[in-house]
Amino acid sequence: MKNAEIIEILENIAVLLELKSESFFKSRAYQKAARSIESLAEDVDKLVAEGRLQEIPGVGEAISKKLTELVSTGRLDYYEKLKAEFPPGINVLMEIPGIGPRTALLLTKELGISHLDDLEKAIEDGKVAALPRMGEKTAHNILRQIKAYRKIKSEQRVPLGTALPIAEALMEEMRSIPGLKQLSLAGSLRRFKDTIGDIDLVGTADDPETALKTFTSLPVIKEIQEIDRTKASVIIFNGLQVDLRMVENDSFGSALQYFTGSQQHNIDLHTRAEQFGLSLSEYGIVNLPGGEIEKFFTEESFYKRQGLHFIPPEIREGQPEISLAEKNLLPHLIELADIKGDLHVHSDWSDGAGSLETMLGAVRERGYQYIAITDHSPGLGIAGGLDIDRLHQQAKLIDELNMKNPDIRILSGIEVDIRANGTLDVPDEVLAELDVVVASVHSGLNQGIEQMTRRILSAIHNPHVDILGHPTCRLLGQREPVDLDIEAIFKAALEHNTALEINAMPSRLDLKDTHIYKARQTGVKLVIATDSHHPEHLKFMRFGVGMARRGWCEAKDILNTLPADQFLTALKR
DNA sequence: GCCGTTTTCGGCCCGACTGTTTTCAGTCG
Repeated sequence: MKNAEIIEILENIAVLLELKSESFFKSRAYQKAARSIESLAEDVDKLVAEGRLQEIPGVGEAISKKLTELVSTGRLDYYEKLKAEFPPGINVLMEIPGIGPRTALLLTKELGISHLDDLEKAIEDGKVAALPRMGEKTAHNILRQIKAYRKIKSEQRVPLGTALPIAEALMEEMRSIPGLKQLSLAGSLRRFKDTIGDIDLVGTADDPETALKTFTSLPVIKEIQEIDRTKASVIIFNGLQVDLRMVENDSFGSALQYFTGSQQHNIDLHTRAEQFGLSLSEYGIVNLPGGEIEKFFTEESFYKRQGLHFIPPEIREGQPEISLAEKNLLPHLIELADIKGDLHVHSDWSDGAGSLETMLGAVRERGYQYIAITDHSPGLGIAGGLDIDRLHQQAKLIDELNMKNPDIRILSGIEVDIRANGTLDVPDEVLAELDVVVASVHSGLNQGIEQMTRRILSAIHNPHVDILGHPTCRLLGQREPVDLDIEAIFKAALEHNTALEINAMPSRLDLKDTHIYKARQTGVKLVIATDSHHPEHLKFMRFGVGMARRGWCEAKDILNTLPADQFLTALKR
């Protein structure tokens, strides 16, 4: 059984326990176990076989017994019985923001609702507003959230951060296919789009047909949708579709270019080529009207034949990349190796999983020169937000660690909460003592565009706020970005020398690519930061760098490519 | 349900916000 399936069941149990009004801590224990498994490098299957389940933090006697049953029999009696106590569909209701266990129970018990369609109708009929402690506004908000939820679900796209590691693991497995020569990611995943529809792969092999057959028999493949001599479409364990195309080895470059896209980039490329009498295809270039096909093993040579410098996949989106490649004026895009420090990192002082020392060790492994510890402010109670005393204690410890670790500069910081009225929940004089202040919105996300913009502007105006964290608060596949006048934010950020964050957490990727592009054009300062809550999260930096590349950023556009001293000078203070 | 060289039982759980209410329940992070 895959870890992902186990995590889902543990999460479902947590929800059902909430519905049951069981001890809050019991539900939380299941959630905790799920989180632990999520950041596990090994398969739970393996840990069961080796009797090492209780080595997982948050997995004790009871959960370990349940996991053993689940893994060895494929079902869990406790879970099945729990599910049977509630109307089916109630967990779907709870996926709507604003509907928690109480409301879900109320809706099912009073109105017999177990489906979003029923709920929508009941709201339109005024039945929901008439329930105790509900009302017009609540009903209207739920309706709005249902529509947003439907929109997100209908897109059926998978976040980059989920798809890329899966694709990489799959490619690793594919290395064992006999006779396989070249293999590369293609499509939107290679272009680092924030969400992707499927995984596209392009390869070459001595015997493509046999290679395709071997591919479709890999254990991760659940279903074969289509297979012929040159390509296979399959569904893998988690429902994602993977398309593998086999091409002639000599044509690998043009094929990779063709299947990487984007569609608009290819249209622009083909249109331009026609003007020179060239006809492009995945097989190569036909120099009209001779009819002879030229083949290209690398993308570089394919572009070069057209008089173009190499165009990185991340910016093949039908912007002016082709005309700039012609004049050799493309930006030298930022690379992961340019990053010198991470600026948004939580520790176990608030809701992070690692101590300051642990996080420091993880940062050292990445070769960074500095790290800013930015734990939550008191407003985020559940996240263990730091009050002023604790913040001072932490700053003292940071001083000590800096003395002991001259190779890495630890910056004292905070992720201060921007309250609904735009004020910050830490006084200015305390913020002034810190090296780095990240300000972010965490609540009241349903405010209208004017209120939300005003709220964020007032944080940007604050002389102590260096960075605006996850500016639009979107959660990929879960929550739409807040309503925001982004142009006004860029303008104010520029005027007040406040940097905007490119949050690299795979569930966020916020700012998004088009915003980054625009921000860079405006001259707004940017940083890339991981929002790490675990030492493992530091590696998410590459997703943020990918977004920055999609936004045409060079190293000089990103503040945390600077060495520590220069970085601090570039900040507001 | 988990965890612990202060505890094997009693901790873990907090504050902001919204919408419904004239004092608070439900939700969220």
